[in-house]
Amino acid sequence: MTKQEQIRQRVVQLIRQLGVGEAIPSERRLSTDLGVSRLTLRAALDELVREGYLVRRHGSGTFVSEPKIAQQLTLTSFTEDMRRRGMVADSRTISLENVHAGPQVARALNISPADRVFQIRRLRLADGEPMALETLHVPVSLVPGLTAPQLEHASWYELLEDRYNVVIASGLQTIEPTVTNEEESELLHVPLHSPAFLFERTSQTPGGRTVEYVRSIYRGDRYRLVAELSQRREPSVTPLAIGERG
Amino acid sequence: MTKQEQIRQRVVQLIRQLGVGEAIPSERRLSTDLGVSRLTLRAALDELVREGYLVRRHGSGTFVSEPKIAQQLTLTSFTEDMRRRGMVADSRTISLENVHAGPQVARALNISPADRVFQIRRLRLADGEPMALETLHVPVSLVPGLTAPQLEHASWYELLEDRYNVVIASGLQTIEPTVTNEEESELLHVPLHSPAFLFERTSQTPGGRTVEYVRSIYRGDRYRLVAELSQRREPSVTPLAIGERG
DNA sequence: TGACACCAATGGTCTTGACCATCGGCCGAG
DNA sequence: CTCGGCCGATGGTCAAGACCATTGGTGTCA
Repeated sequence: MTKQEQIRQRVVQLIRQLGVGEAIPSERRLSTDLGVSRLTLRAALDELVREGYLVRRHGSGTFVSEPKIAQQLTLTSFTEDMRRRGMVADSRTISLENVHAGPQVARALNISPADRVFQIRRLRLADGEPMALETLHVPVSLVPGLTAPQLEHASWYELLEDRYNVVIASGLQTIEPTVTNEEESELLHVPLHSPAFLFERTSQTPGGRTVEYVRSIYRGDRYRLVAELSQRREPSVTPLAIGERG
Repeated sequence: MTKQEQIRQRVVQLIRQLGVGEAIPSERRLSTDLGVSRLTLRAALDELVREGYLVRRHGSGTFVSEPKIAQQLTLTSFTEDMRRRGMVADSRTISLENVHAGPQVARALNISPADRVFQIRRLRLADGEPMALETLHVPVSLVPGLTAPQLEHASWYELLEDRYNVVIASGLQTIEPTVTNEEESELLHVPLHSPAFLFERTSQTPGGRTVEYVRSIYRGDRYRLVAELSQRREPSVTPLAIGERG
């Protein structure tokens, strides 16, 4: 058994003795206490962080996280997702309108149907090729003065955080199969009624306020999800990400 | 951008110039060529290995792997999945045949096309309603004497483990959108060309032998995937679960 | 009393250097 | 010619140390 595995077990035992949210000793402290280098200690912690047992907070400490009962999946933003593949992510804003929320969007955003929202339609491109069509709804009150050019080359989430001081804390995304309609087919350059993924996502602030409601159509011929089953005996957690057709 | 991220991109570019199965330069060579320490180089490679771009072979080298690109997600069996929702899972075996593997199945199972496999088609029911159509391929040599009645009321994986002493250690599943054909539509009680999920899964023993190749069509109108995003700034990790239409 | 600046502690990253474990080819013995 | 052992190259692991970036408290100054 490698030292890293031994350390992992020691730390897991430590975690079990602590409650959710409690901090484990600092890395420097732990590494000396357990008699290993900080590097080895960090390698063990890295694994536990990836599996969701621990959460790191820069400048603060490392904390025991919520037990993530079943499964896990990593979602990255479209921009980051593409960048990691060495592809150039880009987006073209098709429209930006200030409209009434209406019943469906109001329910998703948990606001009044009469409230105003920006409805933004964007085409997401990878290496210049259309990959997804995204319709974003966000309350006007949260991002007053939002304009199309701001969206062009900055990440939407960076824009939210830097300019409007809005931080996303959690979200829920559903994925279902669908087929493209006329408009979607044309924008995505696929035949009518092509299989596609429909992603719907809402995101919340730490205070629980819903910031956005996003509806995305992803080309089924270029995008697929890959699930890796790892049969770990323990609380069976697993990493995850979104992939593209090979 | 951190050095590790820069290195990662450099290596990704390198990978693109190589074919599947080709070796990348050794770690020591790469680290000096790229002007970083071996540890930093390894950290970048580690990530690419985790994501499936590269395969390491101790004493031999590091090789470009099949482009299974990216990500992972944890899955439960249909039976367990339904049980978690408080629904009654059942299955109807439509056919069980002893056939030659053929090229596609042989490749998935990593056996010879002439080898014999059981091809089992099952309709998966939840509370009596058809939810998915599953086509299962498993080498006859692994489960000699398998009969249809055995499949009716026991979990397939329990049967494997208890009766045939075959344990599943890992697996890979891809998910893509599709539409139903005539046969699928009829069996699933949905209109022709209805949106559906196509799941393809292979499962391996701890020894690396592929046990099964499963191709499943899930009704898109009754099944959806739910991904719960829990915050996390950069590495943007996310818990996930599999759900059904609310 | 309040706001601001500072600073210690923490996690994040990276380097240099070392030794172990495994693989596969080379070369010598038979 | 064949077999077997040796050895170089590779990946696997670990140490000790250094510096950066962020956080959060503390102390000072207005």
